[in-house]
Amino acid sequence: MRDAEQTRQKILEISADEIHKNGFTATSLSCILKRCEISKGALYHHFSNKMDLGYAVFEEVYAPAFIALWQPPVESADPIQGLCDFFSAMSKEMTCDEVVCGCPLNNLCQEMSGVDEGFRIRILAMQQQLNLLIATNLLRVSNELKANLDFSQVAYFIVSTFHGSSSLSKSSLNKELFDKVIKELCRYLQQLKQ
Amino acid sequence: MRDAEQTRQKILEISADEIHKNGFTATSLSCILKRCEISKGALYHHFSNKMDLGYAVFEEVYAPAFIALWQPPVESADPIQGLCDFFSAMSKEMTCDEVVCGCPLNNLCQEMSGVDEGFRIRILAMQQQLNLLIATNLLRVSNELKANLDFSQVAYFIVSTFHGSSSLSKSSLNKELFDKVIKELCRYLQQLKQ
DNA sequence: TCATTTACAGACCGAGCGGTCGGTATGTAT
DNA sequence: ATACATACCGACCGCTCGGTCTGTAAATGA
Repeated sequence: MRDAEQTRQKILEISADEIHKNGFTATSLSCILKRCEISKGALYHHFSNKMDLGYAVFEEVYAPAFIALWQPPVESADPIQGLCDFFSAMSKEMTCDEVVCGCPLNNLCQEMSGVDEGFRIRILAMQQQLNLLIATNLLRVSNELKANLDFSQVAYFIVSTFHGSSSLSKSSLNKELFDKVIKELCRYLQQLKQ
Repeated sequence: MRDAEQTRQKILEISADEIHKNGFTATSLSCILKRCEISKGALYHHFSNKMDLGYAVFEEVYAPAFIALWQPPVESADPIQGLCDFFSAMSKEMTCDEVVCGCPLNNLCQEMSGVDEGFRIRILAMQQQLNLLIATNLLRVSNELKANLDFSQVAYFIVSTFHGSSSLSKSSLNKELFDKVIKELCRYLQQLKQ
């Protein structure tokens, strides 16, 4: 018998890539099957339907990667500087394709939140987790920041801007606009310090 | 013979609504036909195919509405205050459904930019037009603003944040997060003044 | 008045989708 | 050796989609 777990992981990995590039609905099973070099029977042995596969991709690929991405900069000694460096590094190191493709979680949010409750609640949970992560770490260094800041509000603002900027790049097909927004976001962040 | 132009306008109007709510791909012609109470023949008499209909909706409904929405606040005597009032009014007056549904143009940007060049260039043109509109009007009152501001950069930042905030609302299904981001956006705008 | 064009109506088509199902090959426990 | 469970195969199904094609009735110009 072939390694079942390895097959499952391969399906998950390739599906994550396809869904990231094309969205959930536009990703066809036949396309996944081709890239995985497996049959439809194999896929339906591991997942009960397309939704089930989508949820698995979300929970086992997107969600962990999302946290692993944001946690280090936010939990660094100086979260403001950490976030600035984080965003600047993206501007510098990400390819144009990566910028245009955007955050898988945000893409799914736009596409699936209004269509499927299962996706919606999963996405919401991650957004709240990120907001809490940022807000608590701003609170941690609140003595270095301006007075009367609503940290949750600031956190939502930062993430909104970041995700909004990738939308901008999708139509222009280059990083330039993304870079501009990131620059201004860093200026905003630094200005939070008193 | 029935009024052909009226039929065309009805198709355009209902299609715009459906595409706004469901996206372009997920909107089926059969659904449009039902709501319009017309036949497939009627639709294909006025539009050569679905894409053609989509472009017409964009150019004749979305694009004019987009400009009509942003122009007044940006061209007001004080564009900073104009934008603040504009955003605040949205927070106050828009229904939850409207917030969650988001900007038709931004939705199409996310969905179609990577899939269809025709949509991409049309969306890009509108984004650039809006950016120019905001940037030139900030330049107009630059003597009241902080020094060394890159107005195009600031304009892209504002729009990014605004569009990003609606994405946030889609998963939470309420206006609260949208309101928070708008509040912080207004705080940012005011802070641009010297 | 009559031919022609315009403005529809709706039956029909092929492609592609997610999903099912009977079968097969490969492991393991008895 | 037998029995059974697991892992996988791929033909097939129902359905919906965008799109086409033929037919028809109302408007219009000569």
